Amino acid sequence: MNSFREKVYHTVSLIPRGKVAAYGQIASLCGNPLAARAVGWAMRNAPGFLDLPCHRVVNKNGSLAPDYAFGGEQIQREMLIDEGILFKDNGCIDMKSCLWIPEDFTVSEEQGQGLIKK
DNA sequence: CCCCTGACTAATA
DNA sequence: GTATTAGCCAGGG
Repeated sequence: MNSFREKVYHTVSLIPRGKVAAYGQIASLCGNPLAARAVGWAMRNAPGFLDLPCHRVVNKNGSLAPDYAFGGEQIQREMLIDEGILFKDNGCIDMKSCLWIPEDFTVSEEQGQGLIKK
């Protein structure tokens, strides 16, 4: 089954530790840049055995998913901090430094940071 | 086939 | 900064 959600799961599984991706970004990588909601749907219906780092998938504005997603934004925030994600004082993610860049992510890994861009 | 829901996003006020 | 509207896609009834 090569449905949209298969791609979503695969893409999400590629998110490196210390980085975060937006729903719309995942959708774009799957070929449907306007399917951000479908991505959220896929996450909600994601089988547990896939072990997807869905806590690394956040809203584009830097906010975290609703409470019912991970049992509380507080939980998700701690998980992300534990993985090296930087947060602002207001509790929002520092997208500027932690946003995953698929096209440069391999290079970024070599550099150790994700601020390198072409 | 039609209608509804949803872990989204962008634009607007 | 927040609230609201509208558009988008994939399932389920």
